[in-house]
Amino acid sequence: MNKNQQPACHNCETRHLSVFANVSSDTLDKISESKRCLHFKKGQELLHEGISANGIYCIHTGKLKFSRLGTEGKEQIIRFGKAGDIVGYRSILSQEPVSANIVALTDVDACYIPKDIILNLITKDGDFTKSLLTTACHELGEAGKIITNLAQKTVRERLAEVLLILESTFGVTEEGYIDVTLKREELANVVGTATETVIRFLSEFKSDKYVEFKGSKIKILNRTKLADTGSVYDY
Amino acid sequence: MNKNQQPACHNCETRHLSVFANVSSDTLDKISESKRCLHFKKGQELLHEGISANGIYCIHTGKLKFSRLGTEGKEQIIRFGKAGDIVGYRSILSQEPVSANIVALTDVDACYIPKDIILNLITKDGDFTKSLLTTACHELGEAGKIITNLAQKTVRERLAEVLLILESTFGVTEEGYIDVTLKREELANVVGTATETVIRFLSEFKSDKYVEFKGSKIKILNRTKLADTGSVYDY
DNA sequence: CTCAAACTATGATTATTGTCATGTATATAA
DNA sequence: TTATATACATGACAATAATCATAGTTTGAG
Repeated sequence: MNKNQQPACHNCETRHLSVFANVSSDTLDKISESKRCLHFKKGQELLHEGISANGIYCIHTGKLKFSRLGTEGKEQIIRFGKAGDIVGYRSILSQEPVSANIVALTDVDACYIPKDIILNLITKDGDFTKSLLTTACHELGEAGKIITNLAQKTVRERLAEVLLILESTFGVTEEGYIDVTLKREELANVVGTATETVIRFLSEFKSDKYVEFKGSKIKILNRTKLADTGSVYDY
Repeated sequence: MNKNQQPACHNCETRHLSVFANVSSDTLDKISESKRCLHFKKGQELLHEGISANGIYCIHTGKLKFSRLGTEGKEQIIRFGKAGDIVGYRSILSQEPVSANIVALTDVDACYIPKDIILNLITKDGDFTKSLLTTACHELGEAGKIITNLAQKTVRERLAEVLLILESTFGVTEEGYIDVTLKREELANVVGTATETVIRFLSEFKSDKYVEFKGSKIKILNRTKLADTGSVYDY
């Protein structure tokens, strides 16, 4: 434990999955000293669209959604977050307001690291900065994929693909269900369609034995067929 | 002129619009020495989806489109580029293949800067790296906007918005026409729709006196109405 | 445990957009 | 200039998904 009575970053297992994997021991000390460990309950908001961020969150455990408000206030889910991800860095680095609402999908443990520590790190630690750049550039590539899919695929295709993406992002439970629980409405807000439409296609996929449900948990039974349905070629 | 008989970066006007605006004189020398000035004719490809980039292009003059191939090989235009932009950095920094086809929409003058110079700059020049990060993070924010619009707006709305975006990105000619020439098909590939649908809505906008055409040049006559049509509130 | 609220499901209808067909205009090369 | 390809335009029709209506089901607060 460091002086502010919080677990030290040195011992953080999750760190090795994050952009902080290779920062020097000295730097780690500095972060450890100034960070604050926080807990968010399911449904709580870490950051809100339009505000200006004063630090970043390093996610220790839990799952997040990133969403924007579109026309008529409708939620659009842009992407997801999980352990090892950092949140809020985009706003700090582009010197723009936060561009998404970031909400806990489960209980979340996260460390808050003040802006100036991060900006300082960037000017001093080339490896860290490169790691950040890698992250941002990777996400940019993913965004391009999403744009292409939204523009060109049908709702049915997109839904099939989203199920596969969710499974590969969050993995499965012991029983084989996708390890994240989204409401039909949220699924619709990822795919960019109406809730009823999601329900209809899910029912269809169920009849076809591509998936099965247990409450709001979804299990994929036939990845190949689903990939086919979603015109997913790089699966 | 430096030893390889090319204009020196020091004197480059465009540089001040770019991520190289504030690099040190020393660094500028290094770049000047290793860069190569290239010319691309309209329609030529600077980078191709899937290859691995060995350097970046710094655009001196001209206009570009960034596109990806979607389902059934259909082009999806992701974004545009112009003087001052750098191209290919995403691939180098995420250590992934190039994720878009980058094609000249006009004749383009660009400087090619080898990968190792850039990577070296990143480890040494904090300001440069920060500038790169700012660029990437800004683009990420823009991508989020595009995703939300594609998912939630109708084709009609998206077309109206794209016209406004094109005008603000590329400006207008002396006669007031949007200073970039895209085929109807390309407009469709930005909006994510069929060519015929673009033609139909453009005709409608013309009847409504929101726009007028001259060949394939488009002039916006009523920005307010068009913004309204596109549900664009932050115009 | 019970009830209300929230979520899931399904049918009927309508709106939007895609596809196919066909014709015209414009640009380009021989 | 003429031929030929390419781009633009419009109508008819089909497919897809949104909206509205209604009902069943699950969940969680008290």
